[in-house]
Amino acid sequence: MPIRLYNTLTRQIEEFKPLEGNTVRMYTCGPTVYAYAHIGNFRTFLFQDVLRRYLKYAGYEIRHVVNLTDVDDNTIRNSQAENVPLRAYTDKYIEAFLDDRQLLNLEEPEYLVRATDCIPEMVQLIQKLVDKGFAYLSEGSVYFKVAAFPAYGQLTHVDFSGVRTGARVDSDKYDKENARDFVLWKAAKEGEPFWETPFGPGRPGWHIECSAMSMKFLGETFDIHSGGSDLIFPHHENEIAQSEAASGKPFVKVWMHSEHLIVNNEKMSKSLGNFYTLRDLINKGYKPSAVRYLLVSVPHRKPLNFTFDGLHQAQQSIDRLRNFRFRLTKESFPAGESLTLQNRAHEARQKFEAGLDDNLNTAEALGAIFDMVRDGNTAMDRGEFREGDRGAFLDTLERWDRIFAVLEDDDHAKLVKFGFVKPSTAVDSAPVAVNETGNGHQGAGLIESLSDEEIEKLIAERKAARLGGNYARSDEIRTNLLKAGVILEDTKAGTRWKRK
RNA sequence: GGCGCGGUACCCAAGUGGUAAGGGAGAGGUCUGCAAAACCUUUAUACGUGAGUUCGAUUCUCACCCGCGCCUCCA
Repeated sequence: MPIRLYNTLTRQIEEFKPLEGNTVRMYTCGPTVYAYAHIGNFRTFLFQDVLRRYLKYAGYEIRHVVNLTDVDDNTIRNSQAENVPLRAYTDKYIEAFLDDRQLLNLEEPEYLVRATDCIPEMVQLIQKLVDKGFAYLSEGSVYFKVAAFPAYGQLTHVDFSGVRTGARVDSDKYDKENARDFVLWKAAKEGEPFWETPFGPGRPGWHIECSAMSMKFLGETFDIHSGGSDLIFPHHENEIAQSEAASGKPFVKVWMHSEHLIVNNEKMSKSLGNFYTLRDLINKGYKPSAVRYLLVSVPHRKPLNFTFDGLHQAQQSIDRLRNFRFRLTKESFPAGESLTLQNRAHEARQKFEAGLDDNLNTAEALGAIFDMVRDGNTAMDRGEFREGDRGAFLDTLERWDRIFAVLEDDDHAKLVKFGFVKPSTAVDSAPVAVNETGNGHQGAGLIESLSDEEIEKLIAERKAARLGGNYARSDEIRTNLLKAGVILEDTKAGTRWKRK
């Protein structure tokens, strides 16, 4: 089945096929790096990650550009407030963004580019627009002349031609000919960073960077452009206008937008202050994989209501999946194989692929994999599972996880890597970090932690104690480990441990 | 006002013109030195409200109610 995607431009689900060859060229509006990105932002980045992962899964080559807006009112204001050069200020948040991406298992795009590294391309593009009569200079700034581009409004599906102009917007603030006109290049202000250009010193407007950067790396026409639904207007509408006016060609084939994250019936946003960053959630004891799972579990065109209960549920769901994989790899089964069972695994694979084919319906893909998990478990419990059946189930699971990327139990390792957790050595003195979260769930307490080696050592000791009938010692070790945030499970395949 | 998204069990959430996936929670059970965990089973005469089309609608049409977003910076 071909992949079908909902296109905001046509308002229809369309069969996807790359414009040229086997390569998908896609562009993503990245963050403005003046603060930590919040998980609402990451919902969009995660949706894009699922998109690119599934396109790869389907056999396409990906050429993906993500921009970093490192010059705008906010970055300038904040860097000046801290008395730091703009570049140094934004470096900090770019680094944080990259860390968060790794924590959330976001694949690295082929091009991750700072806006300020593409100023010449922007200037060129603006010059072209001026030359072609789509832009005009005024008081040192350059504006796009919306009236010169009749197709304006095609993405928003609004006819702007009859809209009154100048009445509502304070048109005297700028010297624009028309209130709808938007700025391509802003004249330099006293004390602000600027670049020298043929139209005078200044800095780029918000929209031009995305046109210039996408065209630089992907060409004048490319396959997919995506972002949050709040970017449809004016940002993406303006991008289309600028790009198509300059090139005379269609800009983008498929526009994809994700709905917002909702908190207490409001959009999560920086301006409302109702946001959580990944750091916030990690510090409350939640695992990055749970955040990824939650944000990816609801198809991108539906609003997603963020709650701590939801995060907790996500964590439980991942555990169920990981538990199944543990059984699958560690338990021993009788020799032989069961074609019926293996067919179940193949069916599950087809079903999850069919779900993702359908405009990335992640919920359906999730359902398919859980069906398989239940059937697999049942077969194991009944003794019907055979050694030869492992492969089929593992294969489906592995394929599924190429998209979802939550099965690897590496949260702890990542938290250590990024400095959220300090390794500790003393078992009995390890503090019990109980973090109450908003919903009363007990946080994982990942403040300090034992190393894997130390845990394994204690488990070996406990095993010996149990074999010798010394249950007092065995239980003591179990209790101490639990206090240190490590849960032991005695399974048929031996003692298994995991971190809370 | 314009444009868009949504209203499915206690919570989250798929889906279909022919009678409701999946996850969490709850309940029951299996396993176990104990415990925990795990696993299994189970939980919607019902899909915002009212009409209409139909042999039949949660799924189509119309109206209405409610929540959210965009229309200004915003993923």
